[in-house]
Amino acid sequence: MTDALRSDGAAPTLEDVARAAGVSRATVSRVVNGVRNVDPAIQETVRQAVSVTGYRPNRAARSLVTRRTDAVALVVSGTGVEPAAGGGGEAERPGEGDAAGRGGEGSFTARVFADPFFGRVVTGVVDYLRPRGIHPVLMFAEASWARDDVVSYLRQGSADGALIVSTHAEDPLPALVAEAGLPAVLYARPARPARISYVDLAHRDGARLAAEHLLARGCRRIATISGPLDIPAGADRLAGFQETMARHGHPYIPVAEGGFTQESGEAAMERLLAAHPGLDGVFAGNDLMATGACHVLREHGRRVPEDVAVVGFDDSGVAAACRPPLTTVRQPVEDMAAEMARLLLDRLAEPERPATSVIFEPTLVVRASA
Amino acid sequence: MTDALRSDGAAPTLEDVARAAGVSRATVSRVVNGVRNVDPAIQETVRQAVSVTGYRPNRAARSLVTRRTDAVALVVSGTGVEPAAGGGGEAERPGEGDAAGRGGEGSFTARVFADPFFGRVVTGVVDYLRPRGIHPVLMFAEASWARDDVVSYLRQGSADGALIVSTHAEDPLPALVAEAGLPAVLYARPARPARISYVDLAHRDGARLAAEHLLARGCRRIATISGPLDIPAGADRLAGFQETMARHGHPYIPVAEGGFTQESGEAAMERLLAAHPGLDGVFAGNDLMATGACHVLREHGRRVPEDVAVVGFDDSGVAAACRPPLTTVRQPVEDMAAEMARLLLDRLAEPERPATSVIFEPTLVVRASA
DNA sequence: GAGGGGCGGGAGAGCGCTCTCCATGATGGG
DNA sequence: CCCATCATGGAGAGCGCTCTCCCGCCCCTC
Repeated sequence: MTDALRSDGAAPTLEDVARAAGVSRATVSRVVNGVRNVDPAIQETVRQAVSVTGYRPNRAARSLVTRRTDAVALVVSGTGVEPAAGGGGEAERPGEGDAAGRGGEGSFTARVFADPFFGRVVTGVVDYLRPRGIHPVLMFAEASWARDDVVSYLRQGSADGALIVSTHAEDPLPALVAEAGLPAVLYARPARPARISYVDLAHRDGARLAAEHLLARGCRRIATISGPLDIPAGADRLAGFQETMARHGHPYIPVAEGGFTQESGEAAMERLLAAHPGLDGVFAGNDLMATGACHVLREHGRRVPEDVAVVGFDDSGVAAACRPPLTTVRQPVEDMAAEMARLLLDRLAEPERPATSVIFEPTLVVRASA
Repeated sequence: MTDALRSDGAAPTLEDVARAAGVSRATVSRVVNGVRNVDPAIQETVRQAVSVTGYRPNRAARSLVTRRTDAVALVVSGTGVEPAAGGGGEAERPGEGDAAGRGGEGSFTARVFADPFFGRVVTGVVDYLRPRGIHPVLMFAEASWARDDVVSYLRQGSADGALIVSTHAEDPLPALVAEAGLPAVLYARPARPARISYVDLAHRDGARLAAEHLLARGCRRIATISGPLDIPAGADRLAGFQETMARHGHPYIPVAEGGFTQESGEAAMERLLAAHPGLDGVFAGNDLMATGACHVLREHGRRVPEDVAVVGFDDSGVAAACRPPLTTVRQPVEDMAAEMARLLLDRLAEPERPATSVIFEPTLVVRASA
């Protein structure tokens, strides 16, 4: 009962079902899409015919007339994973030949997934979209040609809209998409205000939580490992931390800039320790760097949290998994990603709806490291 | 020059470009697709018209006639992430209401991405597909309804084929897809042979490498933390390990079954240590469990590798990141995923091509833990 | 019992593209 | 110089679906 009954091997079409049910194409379409009233008896006949023929509506044909694809692009733009060192970015090229692709070690995509953050975004998005019958198409936009791909893809009508995870402040994609009037929602506030919805985290508040916790714990010689300062999340967390520390009488805080990776956290911790061997508290801009910091501290004979307290940021999987489990500022990534998807779907349903933003509040998750 | 020149706001069509260039639709199509000879002068005129109008071919319309979407489904099927405990699986339901989605903590997708493995698969696939203009659509098939979704999606012609990461032996998806004659390639050998290509790793060889390394290092009281035994990768690695150990005079090896997660690795290590306090070597079925084992060993006062040597499997990101860095058996996931994509594209190009399989050889990566 | 409204089904016009077929003009060989 | 051959552009038929009309019928009301 799953096989097509057509003489040729082709997939059954509406026409075939209509013939089998003895009704018109329009009626079958109405039954399949559950639109308008159709006589229950006929409905039943049609459903029978559908299952007998094994009919599946052809998505391209449907999209052609409805102008809907029920697909959204899930775009990772800019990196936020690599050290800020590079600055310019835009390194990669199209990579056409057979030599390209393969061994992703250093590729943009590899770096993206090295951070548990993106997995969480995907999880949140997929979990929201799936029950609604929308499929995510994965795209990456780390360079100019890739951004053009994304815009083309959207303008071709291959997807109804885009969910863009854009971390770098100078990322041109949000502006490109906004100008083209394409439906999109960002993760993280765009550098320049644009007519585009976004979700974001109150990074400063999160950093405040970390600072207050460290202070309340009795730490007095506190340093911080910041994320890349060209990434708003990195800069904001640092600013929020400094602000709060200053308000509590610590106007100067040693800072080492990291790149949101564990290795960069290790390197930053080394630098901090060399310059300030007596520190007793560290706030890291994310959990990966906090983990690196813990490793280095332990290697230098410091116990965490007894000698040095460490607070991370994100509450990603590694936070609970590492030893000691990390006290960290939780960023509800899955919820934020789901909200991003919700905003996009709302926008798709009502194109005239004005752009909005939703800012999530971080919370402190106290574990063993501080 | 990016804006449409149509009076209405609609996107420019072939027709518009044809009119602008003073040629027929067919000619524009030929130029756009680079098919057949077209007078260079006319070609130029057409290109001008294309850029003036900002024309983008409508993908749905094109797909409708070519029967190609230039999209492939990237499917994660069954889990392989959760403990084997459950057995049956099939837990989740459709989750329709607004309550569903959200806070992915325990969702299938969340568990999938908790393992760095899937990020590597995505990386390999994307890096191969991207330069070829193919887009991956992310899908999950952890339950019956979700598998039907996948099959429907493919039969609707929404994607040209599927790349299926299927870990569980009893996963019905490979068979479903094979029966339906849908183009697909698997990651991991299907439980029942089917007319379907796949890539896999020589798990037993990898386990042999681990065993020999441990033995060569002088370990004599060796235990192993296996992956879930209902997952071929888990069972094969265990079998390969036991085989090699037996061949070297160790017919009995303590085994604790884990679930490929760090926590399960910790629990397994606790059990092993309780039963065999004197052990001096551990082979874990993957890096996550190896990491968990290291933590537990350290908590029990054992130094790694001085007191107990630990070998992992996979060489995922965590292997290099944890302390001590893990000696592990490398599974070239990115290469394997890329190969999977290559096989699918080959099959798409030549539908009659017989199913093939490619088995990759693991290698030992020696770091500090053993 | 007649008229009007509403409900339910059918016909058919596209959606934007590709591709086959045909027409036309140029080319070349006998 | 004529005709077969080739090269190149145009016309038009769909691909499978949705959706707007339109029409017929039933029921309700006066």
